[in-house]
Amino acid sequence: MKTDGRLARMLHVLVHMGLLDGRETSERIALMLNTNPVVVRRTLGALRDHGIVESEGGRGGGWKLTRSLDQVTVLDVQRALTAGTILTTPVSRDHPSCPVERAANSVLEEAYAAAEKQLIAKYGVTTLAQIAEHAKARRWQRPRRETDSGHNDDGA
Amino acid sequence: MKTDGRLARMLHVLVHMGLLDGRETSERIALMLNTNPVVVRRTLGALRDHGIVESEGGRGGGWKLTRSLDQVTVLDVQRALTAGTILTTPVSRDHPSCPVERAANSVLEEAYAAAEKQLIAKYGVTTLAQIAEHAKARRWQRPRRETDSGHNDDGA
DNA sequence: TGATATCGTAACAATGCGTGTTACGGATAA
DNA sequence: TTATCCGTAACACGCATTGTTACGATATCA
Ligand code: FES
Ligand code: FES
Repeated sequence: MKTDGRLARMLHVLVHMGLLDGRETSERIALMLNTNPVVVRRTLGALRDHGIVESEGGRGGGWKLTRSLDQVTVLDVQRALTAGTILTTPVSRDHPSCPVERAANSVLEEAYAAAEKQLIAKYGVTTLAQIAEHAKARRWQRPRRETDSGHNDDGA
Repeated sequence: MKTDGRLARMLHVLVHMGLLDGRETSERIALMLNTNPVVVRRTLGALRDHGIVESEGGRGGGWKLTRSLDQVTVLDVQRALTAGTILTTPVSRDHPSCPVERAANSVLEEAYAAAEKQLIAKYGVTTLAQIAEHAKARRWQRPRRETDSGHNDDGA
């Protein structure tokens, strides 16, 4: 499967909006994400349904954060994007009545449950504000030498 | 993407072979996995390349374990199936020069590194023999009431 | 009112990767 | 020589995300 990049993209967009503290249109966001406005609406739509952002139609409309960056965790975004588990346990269902298959599956399920617990723990204590700080710190540590220099760097 | 069921399938097959302690043909294994002999050869071929099983062609040939079940860990099988990381971190590569994207990605990378560490730890200490024991224990705890009763249950 | 800017959504193609299938060649034992 | 088996190439399929086009609804501005 193509890798699911929605979480990373949304973190990027949300921190971007939080730092610039302004309304952004789907079109501008699409340019910064090298994608299509429809994809942006689709994905940000899920966040809107969970109260993380709000959208306004019509001229001058766009997307805006409903809370400050320190009020949103990575876990909040993850939960808004997909219900249920984050990782999909790679079990087999070839022979459901076989005790061996079940034993193998249960080993995998336990391992993945532990792994997902780790993910949730990290996601839960990481706020978007921390990501923003991290980004700013890096900015000073490693100034870009290319034409771009951070936000809206390529103007696109 | 379709879930990757190779690890679970291989664990099932290997434990099956270990318990019955015999040579199995791709055809028989394919039947027990509800799949195709070619898929079996493909996947078991990876394990052969890593010394977990061996194959013999010609009449009377088939697949056989090269070590006993307590000499193979789940991690061994995983490593034989795929090189590199087990989990794929869902990073974005839309704007590689943007510090915010990098910061978001690095959060995800750390979280996934921790999660994968959990997986590897569990995989590394779990042998196929343990899965076999688990299966046998379950067998006694919950005897099947249907026509099948364990290995080769539906004869298919 | 009319023109313009935005979101909302449906519909469908593209993509990636494990899986399923068919086909054929090589090897080994009866 | 025949019956099995593995090895491999080649190609179609399933499925979830992504990308694209099209059209409708809504809000602002001149
Ligand atoms: S934060 Fe604006 S483009 Fe990365
Ligand atoms: S162990 Fe033989 S079919 Fe499950």
